[in-house]
Amino acid sequence: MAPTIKDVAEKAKVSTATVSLVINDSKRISAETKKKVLKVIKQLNYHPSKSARDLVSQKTGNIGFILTDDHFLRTEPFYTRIFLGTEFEARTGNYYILLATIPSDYGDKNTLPRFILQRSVDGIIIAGKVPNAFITKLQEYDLPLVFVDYKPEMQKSPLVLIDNIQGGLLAATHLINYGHRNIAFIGGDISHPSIRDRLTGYNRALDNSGIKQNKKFVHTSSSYPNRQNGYDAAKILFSKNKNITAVFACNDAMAIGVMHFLRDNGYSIPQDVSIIGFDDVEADLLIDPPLTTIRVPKFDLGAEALRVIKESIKNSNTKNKIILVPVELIVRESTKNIRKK
Amino acid sequence: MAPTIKDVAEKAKVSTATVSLVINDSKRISAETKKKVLKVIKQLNYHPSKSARDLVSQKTGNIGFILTDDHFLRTEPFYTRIFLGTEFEARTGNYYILLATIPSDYGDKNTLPRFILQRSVDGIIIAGKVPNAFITKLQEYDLPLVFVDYKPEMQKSPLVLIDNIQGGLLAATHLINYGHRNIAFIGGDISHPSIRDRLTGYNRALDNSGIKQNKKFVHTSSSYPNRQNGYDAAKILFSKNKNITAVFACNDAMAIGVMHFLRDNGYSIPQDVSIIGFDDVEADLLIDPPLTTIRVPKFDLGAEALRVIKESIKNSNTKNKIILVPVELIVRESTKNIRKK
DNA sequence: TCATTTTAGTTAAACGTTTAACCGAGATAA
DNA sequence: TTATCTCGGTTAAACGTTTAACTAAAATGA
Repeated sequence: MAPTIKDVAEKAKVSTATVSLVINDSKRISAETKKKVLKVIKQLNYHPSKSARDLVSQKTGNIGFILTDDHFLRTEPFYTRIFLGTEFEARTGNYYILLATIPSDYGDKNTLPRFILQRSVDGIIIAGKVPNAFITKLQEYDLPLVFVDYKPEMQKSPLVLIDNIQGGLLAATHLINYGHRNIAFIGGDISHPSIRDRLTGYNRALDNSGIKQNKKFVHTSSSYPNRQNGYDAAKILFSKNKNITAVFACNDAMAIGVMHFLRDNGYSIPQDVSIIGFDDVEADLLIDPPLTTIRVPKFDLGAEALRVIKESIKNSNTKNKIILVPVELIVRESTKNIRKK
Repeated sequence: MAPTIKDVAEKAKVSTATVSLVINDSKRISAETKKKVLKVIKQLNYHPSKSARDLVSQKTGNIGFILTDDHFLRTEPFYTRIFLGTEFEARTGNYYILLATIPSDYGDKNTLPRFILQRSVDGIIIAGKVPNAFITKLQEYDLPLVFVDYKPEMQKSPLVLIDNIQGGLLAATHLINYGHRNIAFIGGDISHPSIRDRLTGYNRALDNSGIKQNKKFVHTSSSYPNRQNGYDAAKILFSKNKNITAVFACNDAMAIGVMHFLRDNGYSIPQDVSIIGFDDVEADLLIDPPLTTIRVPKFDLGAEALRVIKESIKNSNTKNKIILVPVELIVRESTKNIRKK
């Protein structure tokens, strides 16, 4: 069996309290005793048991990470990247991450993740959209919470969000800087906050440059922003408008769909039409031409969330902190400068 | 504060021992008392504290997952997929997964992951190659171990491995079935067991079909099996052999490199040369033509590892279990049937 | 009928820490 | 000189469970 604090105490001829005080670096211990105890600790290769510590300290050293099961299983590894970012950050800290998924149709009859009921986490990171019923039930246990990439309606908790407005601004400004004026926006469900924000950024960029907003250039729909719907959206948009020279798609999947449509219809990219996406997924580099996009640092989102929850655990007065994680313009080959030299 | 077993006991007018026995479904309790206690438990929404349980039971309900930091940070998410597979499987079980990375140059001066020293895991999954120094140090704590995608030299532990021989056989057989006879093998470091096994499978397929093995068709080198080295290998191979009609690359990265070389040199795929890879990475679907390959179920590897370690914890006599996880042939468009109809 | 076994529960120790309360000895202050 | 404070430690309770050992009552057996 592994040595306990008692073994150390006996061998060092002090009380277990003294050993504990040494471990926890109390000033109540003389340099001499401290040295002696430390020596025995090293000799025995003693390490305090986490279970015992957890019990008496009423802390756990664990952080829960919760997302819906379909977010976890999505082929595009958006939320799992966030999770890995949290894990990454946790490696060097003093917390372990416990993962749980909840059904995306979580209702009143559903139970909470085990680690909440059993009190084995000190705080919780919630990634992506989760059902309100879940949040409501969660509130009874007043655990520190932080939401990543989702802004719940009611709950007052720290938020770690992508700076979508800035991203939209960056994307549209890039196109404008390249001399484009007839710039289309292709988005999915406009009621989704991140898509709405990206559109806001787009509009703001046009305003900044004195370009008039043109409703006909903006296509949104309630459908899911995937490749197919990007394709379809482009079909509609280009059948009605012949003068579009650039497209800002609300994510890379749609951008790739747009690209396919244009390719299928004899446009060449970026010669005839420039395209910029949003996300920075692996596929961007593998298509031809590689897609210019706005990089969303998923890994960083997860890492940042951990930092925030750790702070929340320390000082509980960080309730309404909002962290906007900056995005980055990645210029590749799907956008072309059409200014005359 | 959350209710404790004491609260339940008082309210139900029994001892805490009785409550505990009820929770743990002992037969020593009458149906009547059991019902009464259960009712109070529900009323108070009582759930036993994991910390307390862990301490007294000398179990932790946690499994450690260890890999080297560079495996964790690799762009190609091979090992992180395995990790996510383990997490996936763990969601429905009674274990939590604690992640730790070790330096890939782990030496004697390095320390072991915190969860080992603090005894907060009941068993450990080790993914990918890890330094021997690490394994040696690990052995002092006799924790149940299982290795995934790596066969350590000494350590006797259960293994969860990819069935590489079967995969090589599958790949080469597919090409043979498509009428190819001059089939090249492009691999990286042949001393790496998985690459060696894939080559073995390839050879076995040739033997099975009575095709003579041709050394000139096999190219291996000690370099890392990435895209660039695939490109270079193809250059060498095709400059010396004009009659190759199909290539089996030891992984998809190399296969894509091969494809690029052939493209750059006027070959068209699969008309002139068929190509098959190994892994099934996301990129396969995005290149043109989509790559035929052998799918390695990374997720399943991780899930299987968890099952094995759980069993190892129960019965410690599973030391030399070896699980070969089957792979799957995924036919896409980079291979062509050249048999005459 | 009385000894024995079974049943259904209780008591109390144990798991390995932390920490409030205590204590004796030496230093300081009045 | 004596009261008070500081220093460096110890004692013992507490955290919330599980479980071995115990017990009283009921059932069984001869």
